[in-house]
Amino acid sequence: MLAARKNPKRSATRLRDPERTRERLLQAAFCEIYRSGFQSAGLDTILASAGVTKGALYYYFKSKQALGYAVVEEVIGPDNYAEWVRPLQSGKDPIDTLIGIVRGISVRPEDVRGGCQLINLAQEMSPLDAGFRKRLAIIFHTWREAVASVLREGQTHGRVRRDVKPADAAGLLIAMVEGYGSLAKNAQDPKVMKAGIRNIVDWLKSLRAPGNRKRG
Amino acid sequence: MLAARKNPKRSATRLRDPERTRERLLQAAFCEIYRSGFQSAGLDTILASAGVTKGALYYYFKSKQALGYAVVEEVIGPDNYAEWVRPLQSGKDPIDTLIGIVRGISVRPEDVRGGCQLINLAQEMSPLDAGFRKRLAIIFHTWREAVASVLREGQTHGRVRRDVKPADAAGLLIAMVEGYGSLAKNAQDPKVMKAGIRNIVDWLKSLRAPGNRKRG
DNA sequence: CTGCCAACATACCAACCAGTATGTATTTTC
DNA sequence: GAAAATACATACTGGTTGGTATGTTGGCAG
Repeated sequence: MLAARKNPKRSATRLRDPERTRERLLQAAFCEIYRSGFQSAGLDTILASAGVTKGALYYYFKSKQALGYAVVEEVIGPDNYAEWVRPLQSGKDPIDTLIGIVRGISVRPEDVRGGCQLINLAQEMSPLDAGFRKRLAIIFHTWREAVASVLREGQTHGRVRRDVKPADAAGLLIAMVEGYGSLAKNAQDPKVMKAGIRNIVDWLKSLRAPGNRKRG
Repeated sequence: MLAARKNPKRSATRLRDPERTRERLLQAAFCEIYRSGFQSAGLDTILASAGVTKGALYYYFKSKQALGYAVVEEVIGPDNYAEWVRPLQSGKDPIDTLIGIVRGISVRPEDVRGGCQLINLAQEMSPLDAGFRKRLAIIFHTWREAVASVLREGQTHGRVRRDVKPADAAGLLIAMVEGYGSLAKNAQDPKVMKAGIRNIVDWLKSLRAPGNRKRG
């Protein structure tokens, strides 16, 4: 009976719920960091937003830094994976998929104003904290590799131009996305992001192998 | 005698020198902000680095915010102007000039690690402080307009492809530069910036009008 | 029923930080 | 050369911050 006594039927009226408390902390920290950056995000504000107290925070995380690391690994990483990596595994035409993802980037004013959380943290913490830097670098690497590999595969299927260097193109795509994100964040104007998306999409189209053109 | 009594012959042994003190404060603030961001830059650290005391700081600036604004207007703005706008006024082939500027971007490890001060501040302060945002937006606008106008002029001289939209191309160029800057800052690796520069240069070359190709 | 431990809550602290009040030495003005 | 204004230096403060030490409560094992 090795599986016995697992998941001990969570009572609905449970007053303390460890998993939820931790999750709430992560989400609240994510939001506060998104708002004002990691260094300027106050613990008290995070705690108020999460609806818990310092005791809970320091029960689950040994420091503010550890909380930040967890946000990177458990929130920002998975978010980026869901938005960029998973869709690329659909097996469809890589350029079509990439265009779809880029067109799907949010242009809602509040998202444009906030920018991309990944680049926000990378910008702020990379030179200051090696732990942040490495964890964020892993996300960038995963992202880049996912794009590069799908482009490589696209080349073998004759869908992507042969003279395109997958790793370079992937890096350029990410640089464009993040660069426009920053410009739009400063401009606080969805139009800037929309124009950026159009330009990126046009560039993506230019990667198609001849004879594999689509309309639109 | 309307011009009398101007520039009252500064004595060489002057103990107090208002202009220098202010300048030192600006430079020290610039460096500290470059290091740790505006919010996390401590006044005491700035003062120690400038070699003056709080009295001097609050004599010239009414608040830390005002000091930050001055750094944007009097240091970051002119820096960007000198690096991007002035070279474009040489009257030479615009693409050549742009390639020269991009190739001239520093790839020294310490510069790569620190990133671009303009984007650093824009990322950090745009959503938080309208005063910063507007001042930085002006710099971005000047930058973009300078590139766009030189591309437009290049089109009339047959040096730039007619199907290029100057404003869009200028925005894309800036997004690429800043995007790669951020990626390299996170990677802390000059190779990333060097690869970025190559890709940007390749893209710039693709803007040349047919029949106006150069080698290299 | 009881002890025990996980899961928090509360109260507190030392460090830091922007800003100020005040003092003072140097120039400039008359 | 005295008064006034400039150009700072020093000492201090009130508020905030990350972190800790300790208290409390719910739930489960025995």
